[in-house]
Amino acid sequence: MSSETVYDSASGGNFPQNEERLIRRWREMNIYEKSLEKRRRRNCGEFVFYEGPPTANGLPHPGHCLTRAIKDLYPRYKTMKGFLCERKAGWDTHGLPVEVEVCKELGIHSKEEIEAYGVEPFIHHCIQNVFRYTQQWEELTERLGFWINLDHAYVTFHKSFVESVWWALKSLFDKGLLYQGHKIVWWWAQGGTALSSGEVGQGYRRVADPSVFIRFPIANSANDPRFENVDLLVWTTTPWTLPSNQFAAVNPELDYAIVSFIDKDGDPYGNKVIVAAAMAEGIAAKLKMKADVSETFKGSELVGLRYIPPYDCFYKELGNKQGTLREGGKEYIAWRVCPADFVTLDSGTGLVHQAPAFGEVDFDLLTAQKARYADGEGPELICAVAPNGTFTSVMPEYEGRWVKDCDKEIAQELKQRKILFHLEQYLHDYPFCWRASSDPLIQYPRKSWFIRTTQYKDKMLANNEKINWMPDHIKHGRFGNFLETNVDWALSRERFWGTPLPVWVCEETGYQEAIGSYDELLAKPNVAGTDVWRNAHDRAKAEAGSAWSEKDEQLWEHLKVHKPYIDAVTYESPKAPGKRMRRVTEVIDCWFDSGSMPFAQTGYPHVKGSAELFASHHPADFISEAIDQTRGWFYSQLAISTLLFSETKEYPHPFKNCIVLGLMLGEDGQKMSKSLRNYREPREIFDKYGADALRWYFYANQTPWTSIRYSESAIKESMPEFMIRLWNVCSFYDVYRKIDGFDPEKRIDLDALAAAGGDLTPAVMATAADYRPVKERAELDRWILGELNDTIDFVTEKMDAYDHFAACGKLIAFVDSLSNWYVRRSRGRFWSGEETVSKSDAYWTLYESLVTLSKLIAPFVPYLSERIWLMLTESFAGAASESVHLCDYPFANHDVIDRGLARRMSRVREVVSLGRNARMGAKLKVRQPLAAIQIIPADPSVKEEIAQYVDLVKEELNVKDVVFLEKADEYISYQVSPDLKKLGPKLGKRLPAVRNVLTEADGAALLAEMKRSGAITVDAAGETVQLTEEEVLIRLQAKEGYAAAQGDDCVVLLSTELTEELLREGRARELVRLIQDRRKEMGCEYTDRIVVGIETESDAIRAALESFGDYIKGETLAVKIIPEAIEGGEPVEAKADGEKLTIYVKVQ
RNA sequence: GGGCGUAUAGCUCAGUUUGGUUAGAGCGCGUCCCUGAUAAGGACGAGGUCCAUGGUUCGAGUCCAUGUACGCCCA
Repeated sequence: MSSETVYDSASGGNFPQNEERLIRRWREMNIYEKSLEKRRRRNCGEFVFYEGPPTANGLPHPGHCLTRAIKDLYPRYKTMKGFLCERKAGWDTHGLPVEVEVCKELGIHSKEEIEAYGVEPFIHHCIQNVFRYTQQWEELTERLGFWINLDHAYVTFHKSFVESVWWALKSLFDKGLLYQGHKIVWWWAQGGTALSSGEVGQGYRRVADPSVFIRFPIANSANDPRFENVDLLVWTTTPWTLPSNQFAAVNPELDYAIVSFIDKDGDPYGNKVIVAAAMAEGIAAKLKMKADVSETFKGSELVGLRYIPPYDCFYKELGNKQGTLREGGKEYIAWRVCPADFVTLDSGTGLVHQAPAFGEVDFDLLTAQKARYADGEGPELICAVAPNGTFTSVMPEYEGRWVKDCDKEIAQELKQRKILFHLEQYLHDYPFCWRASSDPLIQYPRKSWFIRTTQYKDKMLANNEKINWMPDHIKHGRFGNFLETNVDWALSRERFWGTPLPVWVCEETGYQEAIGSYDELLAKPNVAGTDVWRNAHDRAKAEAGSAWSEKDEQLWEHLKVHKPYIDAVTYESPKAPGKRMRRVTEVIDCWFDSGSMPFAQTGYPHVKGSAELFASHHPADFISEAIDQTRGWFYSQLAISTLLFSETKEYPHPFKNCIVLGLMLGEDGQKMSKSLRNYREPREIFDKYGADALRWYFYANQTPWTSIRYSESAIKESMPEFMIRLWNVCSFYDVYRKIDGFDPEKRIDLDALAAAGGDLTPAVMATAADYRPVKERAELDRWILGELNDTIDFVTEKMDAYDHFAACGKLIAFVDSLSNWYVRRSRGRFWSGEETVSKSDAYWTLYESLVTLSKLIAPFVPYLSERIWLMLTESFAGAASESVHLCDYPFANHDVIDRGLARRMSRVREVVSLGRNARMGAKLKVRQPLAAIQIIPADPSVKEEIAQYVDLVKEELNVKDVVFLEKADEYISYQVSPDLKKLGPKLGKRLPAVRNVLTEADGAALLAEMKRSGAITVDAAGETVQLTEEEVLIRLQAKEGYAAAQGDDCVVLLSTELTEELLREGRARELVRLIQDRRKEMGCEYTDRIVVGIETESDAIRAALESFGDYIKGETLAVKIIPEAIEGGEPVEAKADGEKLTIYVKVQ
């Protein structure tokens, strides 16, 4: 492919097409790999990046483009800054979402159905499913320009990855950090499976449940006469949980009362009860009774009271059991009042029935209580319900019946036993199974494996403290808070497609062992069951016949460590001769997979060489994901790393810098969703505007943590001010250097270029004979090169601080300066026919600006920058680097930065802007020349600075003269005001008074005083205050009635009188424009010479032609202009300055 | 219910050096200008009680408190 077709300036700015070409070029020339190789050769330091593996079970959408764009930016930048940044892709392949997708395909739902279908074929479907989407992701990744090594991606289901995870789990197990316990889950009893929170969220419906108020008679009132014949009053909407009651909870901070409810006959309604004081009236209202409060006290006084639960199925055996407390003494294990913060006054009675088997907070309370006792002496979980949702034999009268069906009868029974205080219907939202909508879910305890993260809470917090979070509120906000409230990680999942939990249990003794790798497993005594995998493998191979490939072989290798094959592998128990060790059935939470990625991506520690890789690639310098990963990948990484490596590694690990991205919303501001169709496919954007446009929009339009509302028009709109404007400058350069034969390749010493590694630095350019030192060039050249170097500094500083948004703002400003000031002001020099020093200076200045800029923007817009680079270096016959991405990031040359010049130029631009403003006010278009402008400076230095640029101002504003007015009281007034920042600390409370005096005083008089005595004396609130020149600000105000405009530094005043001469010139300019329009319409080449005929009745036009004929000819490349029709020229009617004429233009 | 975040022009968003005088940009709108680099570009204008209330301060978009609305995460 020739470089001609690569940048193809002739085809205009078709960005997408260009990008497709460059993708092919990069691929064919292996540019990404070369960019790494170059740094390896130089022994560069490493910049470590971790790719958070996307879940490959869905198609990528624009939100993924955002993360991938950010992830690409910094590695590219750091690579150009001279770091080696390997980027290993990864895929998160395990988990419920994959199973759900496969179930959809197979038309099955429950765990039973999967088992009936067969775990083995099911797993094979899962693997297929994962591969199918990976391809779409790879296409998107490449198209976006995300450079990452996809060929050697880590994959969470691969054997080496799984074995790393096993190693981690075994380490935790051996440290006693992996344990088995109970977890309360939302349980679909009919289907026999737990549901994920996402699934539960889908199934909420508003239903009416019985709401019962129950009496718990106090059992140990003898200790306190106040509680004699008093009942606790508790409330629940799940009567079926009452047999499994273990505690009653109160809030120790709230006020409680002993209340006697009095019916309408004046009789007490049973025993007095204890309720939260604030609830008494409400309860009385329900009963249509009166509440008679006899005593109130804090909830803390209730703590420890024992009561008789409504059912004695457990109480009869355990009611009098006591356990030894850790802090000494004994306490009854259950059926007593416990303190709990979660008790509120929102509903109920302020006393909460606790059935730890059926509620997460209840369970936490049990756990907390248990912790108070010596090991084995505390309360154990009690549960009267079987996993299928029916009562067990401990409740003979209800045994075998679905618990929810028993609610009514339980209420009846309690009523007969006079324990039921009140019954009503309660409307609330309750979850049902999303695939069997008539089945209510229940909370239910399941055996589960946990990681004891709570033991490392302080270390996780210390680790977190060292991480650079962006935005920084994440550290102590969302993430820090989450760590503060850390609970043990519920690791296990009763599912099929995931990393199998590597714990083997003795079938006889229950003795457990964790296994760290497949080989370790095989080395166990008397291993059996590996034939299950072997046979399946052989069968598959035989079926495939000649279609069997190396890839199939690898895949089967990975399958060894998965269900169902791994489940079949058993070995002899070391604790019971002849008995087997069998794996537990669970797989693990796939967040543990992705969180293990820092070491598992290289197969640490089993794979050869992984130890070295891990040592040099841990921690990461940089990661980035969206904020939804706070409790996901950010946490799982931090937790795993802290638990495994705290003893050996310094904080922070496993990452140092993390940009937390905002969520991307759909076009309607809602969460992006396939079903709502509220976003466009990334593909469409790539085809229409290109990947650079999308990337630039992400980088430059908002801080990265702002949630972005996806908007096609916003992407489109972000293009002109940067990409298109820059491209226009490039085509300007390209057009004219072709006309003028500006050929850097013939001027630069190509050997020097080659010696610089093809990197076209200013030093290399300086080898050209006509490349003059910047100091010798014109102001404008020095100015733009100063801006360029200032931009390099600024962008580098910001990028080093991970602030690409600020960097982009500076780049936009530079491109604006380059296009709208440098090129515009320099056009004359490029157009000039002669070869002058000024002209070659202009070319070199523009060339250097564009070359440097292409490198500067390369990490942001890799395609556009490459295209510009290739355009600028196409003729270098291989001496220049074949890609801008192989160049080093530019370094600023501080000698070129001239702050004074920058300030002067910005003042001049301000004056010009004011001049245009004044013209607008006077309705005098710029094409009409004016005699003069007057500039009234606020400060003598302003005059000095602008005076150097009068020619520029004249040309820009189309005026014949620039005059500075010193004394201009006629046109303007002065306003003197205090410099608040300086005077605030000095004057304090007197400031407003001083300010008022200054505002009301005559500004001109104050100025005169200042000039005379060097200070102003002000009487404020009876005190005299002296103000120096530095402590006040002077503002000019143009008076009414003049064509004037005021800025910070000066006022610009227009001479509006028009002489005949000026009018004539104005008309001539009008004619130039008309002729230029014709040239453009006719499609003339830039160099075509033309002949022009102008027919008109107007004397004014004729006069203009007469006086300014040469000028017009020069501007329009006209060989001659005649006052009549031109043969072969098309007549075009036009109007100039209101005068009619007919124009003929013909190419000579 | 808890935690976190956000609230600035019609829309999308900035707001710097830890509070300072006239709060910015892009788009849109209006009035124009310029155009042989242009998927163009430029100027000017209208449009803001910086969510509300209270506090600190000589001075608050900015700091503090409370509230409201929205979003996210969790329960």
